Amino acid sequence: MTEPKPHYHHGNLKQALIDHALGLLREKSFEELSLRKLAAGLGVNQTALYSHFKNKNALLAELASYGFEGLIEQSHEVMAQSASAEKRLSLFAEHYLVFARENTELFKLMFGPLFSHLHPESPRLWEVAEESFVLFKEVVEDYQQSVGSQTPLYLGVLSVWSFMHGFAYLVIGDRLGEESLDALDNEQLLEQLLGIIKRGLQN
Amino acid sequence: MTEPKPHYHHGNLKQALIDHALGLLREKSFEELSLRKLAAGLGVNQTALYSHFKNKNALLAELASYGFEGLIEQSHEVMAQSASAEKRLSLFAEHYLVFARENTELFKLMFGPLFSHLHPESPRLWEVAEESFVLFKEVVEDYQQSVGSQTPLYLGVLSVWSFMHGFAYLVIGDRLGEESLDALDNEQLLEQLLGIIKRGLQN
DNA sequence: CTATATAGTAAACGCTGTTTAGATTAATTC
DNA sequence: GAATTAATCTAAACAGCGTTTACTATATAG
Repeated sequence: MTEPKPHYHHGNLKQALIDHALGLLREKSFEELSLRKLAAGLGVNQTALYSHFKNKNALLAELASYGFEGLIEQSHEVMAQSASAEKRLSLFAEHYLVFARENTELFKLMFGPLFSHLHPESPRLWEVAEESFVLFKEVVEDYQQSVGSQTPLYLGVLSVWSFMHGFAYLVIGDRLGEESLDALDNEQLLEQLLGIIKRGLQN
Repeated sequence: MTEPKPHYHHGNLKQALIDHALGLLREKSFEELSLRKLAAGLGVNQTALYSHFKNKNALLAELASYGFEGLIEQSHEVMAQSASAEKRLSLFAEHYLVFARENTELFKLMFGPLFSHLHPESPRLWEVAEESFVLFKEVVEDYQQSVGSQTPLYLGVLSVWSFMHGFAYLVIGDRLGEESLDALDNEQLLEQLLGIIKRGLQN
C-alpha cells in the first residue's frame, strides 16, 4: 500500500478517467460532464485525456460500454435465482427498472443520442449493446415458448422492449407523479403492467 | 408585399425567433441549436433574444409548448375520422408515431430533460403537456370502457403510454434495423404491437 | 413635447471541447 | 548499456457557446 508519488506519467490515467467519470455520472448528466473538471479532479492537465480518447464522445462511448456490461452481468445474476422462464422475465424486467433508477444518468447515456450513429466509431459499444439486446431477446423468447405463445417472436420482443424502455423513461423522468402515489411502488407497478403484456402474449 | 426596410426594431422578433428555431429543429437537435446562429440567421444581434426570453431554456420551453399544442390539435383531427373507441385508439397511436417521426428533434425536446424540472419556470409548458396527457388518458379509458376491460384505468393508461413512448423512441433512435426489415413498415408494426396490448387489456 | 418603457447593439466574461507544439518519461532496439 | 523511438503529459491558444453589463435607438404615453 505504498502511495506512489505523483509521477509525470500517471500510470493508469485511462482507467482513472473512466472511474472518475462514472462517479460523476451519479450526480450530473453526461452533457454536464466537463472534460476540464474531470481532468482537474485527477490533478492532471486538461488535454492529457486526448492521449487515451479521441474525443469526448469516445470517452462517453467507453462509459456506455461499461454500463451495458454491468447491466448484462447483473441481469444474469438476478435471473440465476429462478429456472422458470416466466419468473426470469419478471426478474429481468424488475432489474432493468432498478438499474435505470440506480444509474439514471448512465442509463440515459446508454440509450441516448450517442448510440444511434456510432456504429463504426466505437465497435465495442456496438458489440456490448447488441449482446444486451440478444439477452433481452432470449429472455422474452424463452417466456413465449414456455407459455406456448403463438405471437411471432419478433413481435413479443418488440412489445416487451418498447414497454419496458418506455416505462423506465417515465420513471426516471419523474412523469409518474400522481399515478404512482395512490397506488404502489414502482416495482409492484411494473409487475402489474408486465402482467398486461404477458396476457397479451398468451395464445 | 412591400418588403419593410430593416428597422432598428424588428417588430415581431419573438415569433420570428420561434419560427426560425422550429425550422432549425428539423435538422439539428436542440442541444446543437445555437442562439448566436439563430440570431445571425435573422440578421439580429446575439443578445436581442434576451429581450423576449429569459434564457435558452425559456425559448426551448416555448418550442416544446408549440410541439404539444400541435400534437394535441393533430390528434383531435386524426381521431375525428372515427367514433369507435377502438379505432380512435389505433388512430391516436398511429399519429403519435407519425408525429415523432416527422418532428423527431422537437419530439425529443418535448419529452427530454427539460420538462422534468421545469414546472415553475414555464407554467404554459406544464399546462399543455398536462393537457396532452389528459387527452391520452381519455382515449385509453374510452377504449377500456368500450371493450369492458376490467383492468384498472391507471394501469391501462400507463401500459399504453409506456409502450407507445418506448416504441417511438426505438423508432426514432434507429434501433429497429433488422427487426423491421424482414417484416413491415413501422405503422403496420405498431398496429400489430398495439394488438398485443389491447389483448392484454381485455377482461 | 417630454418622459419612460421597450427593443435593439456592442463589448466582454467565463465556460466549453479541441488543436498544436513542446517537454518528459517509458519502452524498444542496436 | 546507450541511443532511439514511442507513449504520455504540459502549456498555450483557438473557436465556439450562453450570458451579463452598459449603452443606444425607437416607440409609446402623459
